[in-house]
Amino acid sequence: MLARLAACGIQPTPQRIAVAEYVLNTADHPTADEVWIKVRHRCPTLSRATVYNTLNLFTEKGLLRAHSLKEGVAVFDPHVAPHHHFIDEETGKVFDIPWDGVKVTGEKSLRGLEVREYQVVLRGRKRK
Amino acid sequence: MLARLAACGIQPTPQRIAVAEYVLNTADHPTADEVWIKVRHRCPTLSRATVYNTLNLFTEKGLLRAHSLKEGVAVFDPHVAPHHHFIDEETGKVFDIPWDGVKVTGEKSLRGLEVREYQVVLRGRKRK
DNA sequence: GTTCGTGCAAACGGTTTGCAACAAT
DNA sequence: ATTGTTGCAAACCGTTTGCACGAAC
Repeated sequence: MLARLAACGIQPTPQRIAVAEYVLNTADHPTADEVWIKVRHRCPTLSRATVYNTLNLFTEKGLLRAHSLKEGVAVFDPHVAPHHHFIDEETGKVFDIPWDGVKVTGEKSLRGLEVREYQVVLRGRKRK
Repeated sequence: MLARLAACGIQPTPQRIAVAEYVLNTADHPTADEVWIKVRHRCPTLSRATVYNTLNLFTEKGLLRAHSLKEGVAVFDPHVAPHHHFIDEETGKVFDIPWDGVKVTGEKSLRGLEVREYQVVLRGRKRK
């Protein structure tokens, strides 16, 4: 973990390490506040501002991606390779769909548009 | 326009008519504030609160759909039938992609997920 | 005169920022 | 000493809400 931060030119402070240990290893798609709540246990001095700063730093450095999948909040995802998302409409939870889980065709034929990236956003119900 | 509002059980006030005439006939995907700025010219007494109330009302009644395609703001789209979206990364502008513009396959084979709707969100550059 | 819609301003929730204290080099 | 990071609080921005006024039935 220290090595990963160092590789991105991120100075490893205790707060950043604590945030990294949670957010780089979760499939929860947490919001910034959820990160704060989760990590505060292990690092009681952690402030909200530092969480936001850290998440933005990680995003700039390519360790995370921020997605606007819910109204009004950003969710963070350590899964930075291309993939799709499923949102459970009952719980609001976000799930990753592997790139090969669905197939998109025809995006290269869109006239006048240079598509750099795309993703499918699916909504529905997750069966228990 | 009056007929459309009436058909949805919406009492046609001057403010609502002014908002409707713009937002139900645009391909701009405006934010609430952009609606306010655009419509204020024709209806100077229009307040921000009424714009938000009206857009939410129209959305409840199915005249509009709200999308979270940009960080932190909702954009409104009178195109309520299923379609996809392209976001110009330079300008932030949102463009509709017709449903048949790209094809998605395999979404019915996702185990454990009842997909109710989906859309492709594409990002890139629009050629001039 | 009750109901509904409006405008204003205040409140709200997520996020950013200014700043003083502090740690590390 | 300089540089960079933190915590706190205040500011900020998009949005919602409380409330009193006003229009329509």
